[in-house]
Amino acid sequence: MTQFHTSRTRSTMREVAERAGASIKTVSRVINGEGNVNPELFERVMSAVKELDYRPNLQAGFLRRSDGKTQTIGLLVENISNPFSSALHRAIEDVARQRNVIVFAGSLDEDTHREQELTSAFFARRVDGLIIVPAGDDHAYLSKEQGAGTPLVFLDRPPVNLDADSVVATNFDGGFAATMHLIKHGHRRIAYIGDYATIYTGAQRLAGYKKALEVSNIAYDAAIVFQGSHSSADAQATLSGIFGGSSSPTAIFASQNFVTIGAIRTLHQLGLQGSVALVGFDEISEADLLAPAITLVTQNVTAMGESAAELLFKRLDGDDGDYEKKVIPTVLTPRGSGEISPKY
Amino acid sequence: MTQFHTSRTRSTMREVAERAGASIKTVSRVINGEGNVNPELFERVMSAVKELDYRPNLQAGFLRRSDGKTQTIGLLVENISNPFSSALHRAIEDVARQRNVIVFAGSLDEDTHREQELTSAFFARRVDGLIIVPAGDDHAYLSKEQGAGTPLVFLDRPPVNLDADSVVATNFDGGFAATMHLIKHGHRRIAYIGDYATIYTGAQRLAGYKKALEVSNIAYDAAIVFQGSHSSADAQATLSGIFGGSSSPTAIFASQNFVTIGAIRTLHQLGLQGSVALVGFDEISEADLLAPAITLVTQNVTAMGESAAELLFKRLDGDDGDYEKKVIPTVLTPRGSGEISPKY
DNA sequence: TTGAAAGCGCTAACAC
DNA sequence: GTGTTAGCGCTTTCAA
Repeated sequence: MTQFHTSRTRSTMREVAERAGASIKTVSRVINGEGNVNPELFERVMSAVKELDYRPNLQAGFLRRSDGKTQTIGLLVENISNPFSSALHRAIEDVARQRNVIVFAGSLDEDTHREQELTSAFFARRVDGLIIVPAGDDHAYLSKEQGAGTPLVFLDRPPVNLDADSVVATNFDGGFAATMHLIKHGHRRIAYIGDYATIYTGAQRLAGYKKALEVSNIAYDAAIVFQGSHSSADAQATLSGIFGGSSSPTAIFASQNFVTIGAIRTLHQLGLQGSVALVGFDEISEADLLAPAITLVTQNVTAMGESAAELLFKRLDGDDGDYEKKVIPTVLTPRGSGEISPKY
Repeated sequence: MTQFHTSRTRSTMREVAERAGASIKTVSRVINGEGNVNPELFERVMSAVKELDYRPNLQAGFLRRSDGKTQTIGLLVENISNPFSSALHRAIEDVARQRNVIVFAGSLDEDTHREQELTSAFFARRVDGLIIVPAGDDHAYLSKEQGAGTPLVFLDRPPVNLDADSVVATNFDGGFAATMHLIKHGHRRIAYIGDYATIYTGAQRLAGYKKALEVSNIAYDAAIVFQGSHSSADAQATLSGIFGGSSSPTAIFASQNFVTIGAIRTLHQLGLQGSVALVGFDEISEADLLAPAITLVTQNVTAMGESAAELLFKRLDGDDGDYEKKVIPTVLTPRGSGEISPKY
């Protein structure tokens, strides 16, 4: 015996009204706490609600309600199971919760087509606003929805061909700091490994890397710059062959969490973790437990998520000032792997 | 200048109909791909849709549609940013995506009250079904909603005072296997550390631990059984004082991911990682990189999420067979930390 | 303080 | 093929 044999229909406001001997409008007043209802009537309505297990249909109300709010927002991230994405999600949920707003979330997997599909699915359900870590590199298609009154906040990566609010980290500065840190420890041959070249954050971090070489009078060598690794396995495959030669790198700057893990695995496998320096980007939960512990540049992910949500709700509250671009600083934490000096 | 200055109203099906010189019903036919529309009229409607940037309002359609489906499901987990929860989320999203269903997600933080709040918020938005990793220990309050036709799937933990579909792992077996593994390596003084005692999975794992002691003729000693650690910091605080005495444990069974990390930290801090054995529960992403590498009992989280989603959609497709309880096996992977023999 | 009527944007039922 | 009408469950407007 399952629930489906006992399937009943859900009760409506009209049924509550009939049972309570009141008008539907009076029930609406009670449900929405509008006041100005005779205490006795109020009680009759409440009893009917209990007896019928009445649950208001928010969707129906939204159709007629003047503010047109569904108390729902959408969140699009790279991959909901990536720790970076899920930390953003949690921070946003916590802000939304305070306003009785619930969150739709979806993964884009760096797929432009998927981005358009999912934004469309969210708009069809009339989300009040959207926070997006975009996969695509052209957001002009969102301008009509934006014009129709749905606020958009771009998170981690800025919009392209569209004006909108955004929250980003200091990716360039972080890449610069990571590379300078290695240079200060004596390295002049530093490999770079990163995600797909098309991703904004990676490009910024790489630019920071280049700038650090430049100000230190070290020639940029494309032979030790590797882009296109999206998983730790990718990174491992890429890095495992680059050591051993006379001009192998003495240090690595790994520009993203999974890539950093791949770099760690490679060094451990080759027994080089004590001789090749490594600075990673993004949080890694057990960075302090490894030997050596991993020196990382990290973002304040919670602050990023919170800022994005607050920006969105400010718009929903009616703020129509200029678009804002919030920049959240990154921090380098030395732990060991980044302080290894080159062995010649 | 922001989007809010240009705020326009959204166009409706009626407006599209007027512009195309067709009836609203014809537009509906075109939008929903019902066919039986004159090609020329079809084209006129499509043009009008483009020109007005018309986007159908799914919520409005749902109100009248006979199947009453919102193409939306809800997911409640312990904490959306916990890797276990977010892996479940991703597996569920992937199944839902194939059916054009999108997912609301929320964190319960082991809070019974929050569970009721969030289920209520989801039902108010008329989710088609709900997958829940419950925080509470009484789910009778869900029976009316279940009776009204919203399928419920309990994930990771079974329902209490309610009949419903569920998907759980072999927690008892996993706890038994972990403990037997340590016993086989010569340990007779094995500490247990786990999450809140009220959590079903932890209780099952602890029962497996007890059973392993029992079949091995080892007396249960409550002095080395610790429940109530919800974070790695909690676990560290609990464990840091238990070593050094003449009867200190020679091994630890850590019954959850954060707790395992706390145990690792403690052993490293005390320099005991090479002499005290450790078996953990749940996946830890860099378990293989630590020294020693960590022996873990893991669940197939993706299979758990997929099974739950498939069970839910089977119900939504009309299956009204008996409630199912799917059980997903756990696996112990020896990596080093669990194979340390006791030093006397 | 209460209620009747209209209508949100759409689909269902039934014409033609 | 195409259109008309009613109505999903609720809020709004306006009258009493």
